[in-house]
Parts: sequence; C-alpha cells; structure tokens
Amino acid sequence: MSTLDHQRYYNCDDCLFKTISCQYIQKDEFEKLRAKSVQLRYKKGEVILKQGAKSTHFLFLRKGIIKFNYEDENGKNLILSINKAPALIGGANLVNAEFNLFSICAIEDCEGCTIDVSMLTRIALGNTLYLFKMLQFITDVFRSSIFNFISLAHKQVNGRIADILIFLSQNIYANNAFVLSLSRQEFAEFAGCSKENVIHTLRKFHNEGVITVEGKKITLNDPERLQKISKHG
Amino acid sequence: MSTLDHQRYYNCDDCLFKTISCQYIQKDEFEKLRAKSVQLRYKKGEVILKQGAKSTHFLFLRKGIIKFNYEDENGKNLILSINKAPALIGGANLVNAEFNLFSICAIEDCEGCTIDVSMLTRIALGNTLYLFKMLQFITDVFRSSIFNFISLAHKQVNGRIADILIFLSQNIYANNAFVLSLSRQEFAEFAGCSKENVIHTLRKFHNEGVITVEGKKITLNDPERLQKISKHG
DNA sequence: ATTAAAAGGTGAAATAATGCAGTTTTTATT
DNA sequence: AATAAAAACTGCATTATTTCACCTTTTAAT
Repeated sequence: MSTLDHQRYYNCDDCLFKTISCQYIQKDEFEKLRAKSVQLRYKKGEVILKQGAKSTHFLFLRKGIIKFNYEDENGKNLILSINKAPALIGGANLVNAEFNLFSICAIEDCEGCTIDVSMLTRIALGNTLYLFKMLQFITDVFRSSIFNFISLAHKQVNGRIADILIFLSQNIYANNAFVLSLSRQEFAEFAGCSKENVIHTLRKFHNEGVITVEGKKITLNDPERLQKISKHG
Repeated sequence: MSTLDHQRYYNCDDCLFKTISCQYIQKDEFEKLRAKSVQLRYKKGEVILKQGAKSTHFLFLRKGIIKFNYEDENGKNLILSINKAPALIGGANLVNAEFNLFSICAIEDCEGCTIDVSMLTRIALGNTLYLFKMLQFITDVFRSSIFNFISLAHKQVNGRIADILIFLSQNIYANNAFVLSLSRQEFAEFAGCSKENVIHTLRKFHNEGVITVEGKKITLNDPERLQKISKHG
C-alpha cells in the first residue's frame, strides 16, 4: 500500500464485511471494492446519507448506532428505524430507487467505509450467491423496521413506548440497562407522539417501578410487565 | 398440452408475467416455470397466503385487488398495504423469511397463478438481470406500503383517512369515484383507528363537500382539499 | 318471505394525546 | 467559572380518539 492511500482508521483484514465477502468472491475482486472504498468516521448527530440525495454508495457500518430519519413535507421528522453495527446501510435504494428515500444519521459515534454501488453491483451480478447475501444484509435492516410500524399503527402510546424500550434493550444495547442515544424529542419521533407524552409516559413507568429513569440512563426493572403493557396497549 | 393439465382460466400467452419473463429468459426455461404453475381463482374475502404458513410459492396476481393483513398476538387485524394486479405477491419472504410474515387476502375477486419459489430462484440465479427484475417486482409491493406507514405514524386520523382516500383513488382504482372494496371495519384496520372514527370522519368530509359517500361508493369532489387535509393533519 | 347475522351508523361519556406556557436541568461555549 | 443555548420536565386546558349502548340497514341463509 502506498502512503498516498486514504487515511485508515482500522485494518480491513479485521472487517466483517471483508470476511463475509471473501466467503463468496475472490480476493482480487474484493480488492477492487476496497480500492474504491474510503474509511469514514461520523460524530453523533452527523448525517451519513441525506434524504433526496443520489445514492451512489452504501456504507458498511462497522461500529456505532444510526437512525433512519424521514423528513416530511412539513419538515416534521420521523424515525423509521434504529440499527447498530454491523450493517450494510443505504441499500433500500439498491433495487429501485435512485434517490435516498430517507436520511441516515449517526446517533452514536460511527465508523465505517463507503462501498461503491456500481462496483458492488457489477461483482454481485457475476456471483449470485454473493448477491443474495448482500440482499439479505440490506433487507434485514428493512425488515426489522416492519414490527416498529405494526406497533405504531395499532397501539396506543403506552404500548408503543413499551415496544421501543424492549426493542432498544434487546436489539440495540443488548442489556436491560442502557444509556439512551436519543433525545426525548427523537424518542417521540420514533414513537410517533409528542415529546411531552414520552416524558409523561416514561415518568409513569418509572413511578410504577417498571423502569428506572435517571436522565438518559434507563433500566428495565420488569421486562415481563413491559411485555404485558406492549401486548395490552 | 394434454387434457390432464390443470384447469386453465386464461391463456398464458396473454399474461404479463410471461411477457416480462421472456424478455430475460429463454422460452424453454419459462416452460419449466409454467409446468409447475397452477391457475387459481379467489373470491372476495378468500385468503391467498396465510400468515405463519411456510412460503413455498409466489402468486402472480393477474387480476383483482388484495390486502396484506397482519394479525397480532391479541387477534387484532392490521392492514399493511393494499395492492392491485398485476403484482408478484408473497416475495417479502424471498430473501430471508421462511414463513409468511402476514396473510394476503382477496378484497375483490382475484385471478392468478402460483409460481414455484425454488424453481424461480434456480432460474433467476442463472440470470441476474431476471433476478433483478423479479426483485424489483417484489420490492415495489413493499415500497409502496412505506408511505402508508409514514402517514400512520405521524398524522392524526383526518390526515390518515385523507391519505387513504387519495391512495385508493390514485393507486388502486385510478379514478376519483370508486366503489370501496373494504368494509368500514377494514378501512379502520388500514387507518389504524376505530371503525366509528372512520365513519365519523367520512361523514364529516362528506358534510364539508370534500367527498361524497353513498354506502360503498365514494367520490372525491375536491382532491386538492384532501391533499391539504393530508398535509396539515 | 322470514329470520338471523353482519355491517353501517349515531351521539355522548370517558379516556388519551397534544400543545402551551412556563420552570429547571444539562450541555456547550467563551 | 459565567453565560447562553438546548434539552428535560411539569401541569393544565384543549382537542382528538375510543368505547359503549343502541339503532338502522344490508346481506345471507332457511
């Protein structure tokens, strides 16, 4: 590697994307992908992919937590999904959308590398098992959000907030106690209700002993009861 | 063709699925698909694919209107999306779900044919352009539902019902006046609110002259005003 | 044609959720 | 360390939504 190479924060040999890719494609083909790839770091709050922009690359998210953010015609934000590394991001557009349908923003410091869509497509078209694997990666992200939608669509706020707490605990932080990466406003944009309603509801759950809220630190004391609230509400 | 062939309601040569397929694959390959395919008719109300069942085939919907129905843990129904022919149905499971995540039911009389997933996959794996085309078909169905979700997630009932009326008028019936294929209960399951709320809101729009409701017949008199309600509410 | 069952509809009380106006706490900046 | 700005929080009035009890109309079954 010449010293003119882009800045490198980590060694590609440690990267899951390389590991997975090389189960399907040859090293020299992966090298073609890598040559076009740039390692990037994003601070909490930064926009990784912008809604409406042309989608020229994916991001393999190696580290961090991101949100899918949709901004509507009135400028109101909605969080469609939250995902943690590792994930292949930006692929909702692979098959049939030229422009990003929503933004992807870091809600914790992130690290990853860009992946050139046309190069990946070219390689994947020549290797359908690899194509399938990439599609799986991409649709995983999408599929995980469908249950959020179902919750949103026919539960009341108690149930929706219980669902989000369970989701964050299980899928994102993998722990009953966690430091929330979202502001109360963002939590509301995820739950589809007002920020005040989030605050009131978290306080209520806290007072009932189901959870403990200390600022951004949340502990699920009684996940079973949360499940019941989710089911009932 | 022998007389032992399955009943045929229509000639495959007229079918869009054949037309599209044969742009990508050879006639003899299509013949392999066709040999495994069965033409089927469904009456309004019939279940085409059942939530939880193993997904062994797609359905190419040639005629009719269907709903995606999700039944939750309490037996409550939610309509995720509504689609009209032509559409390749059941593919949400192609990449990474062994069992149907939701049911697909006819809400008007339907006609179509089954398509064997493993055969289609085998052929598509040997022809990536065809694979891409099929994926486009499949994800179209999915993608169209995302805006319903966005509407559900952060609009109030006025806006959601306005959105559904616009969606049905533009995407399903392609007409400002239509005979609704849904009961009021189903409309509520699509809008994510109570049946009474649907009735009240339709009545209100009717009284304001925005729409005309005569039982199942609905006419959008003032689509621009509906757009405003959608945007505001 | 009669009856039962399902769907459509109504108004009002009870509950849920929002939006406001303000205070307190936290975070970032100089 | 002081200040400003942003986020968190509170209680309450207003608005939205559900639920209920009940009635009417339509549809399906005998």
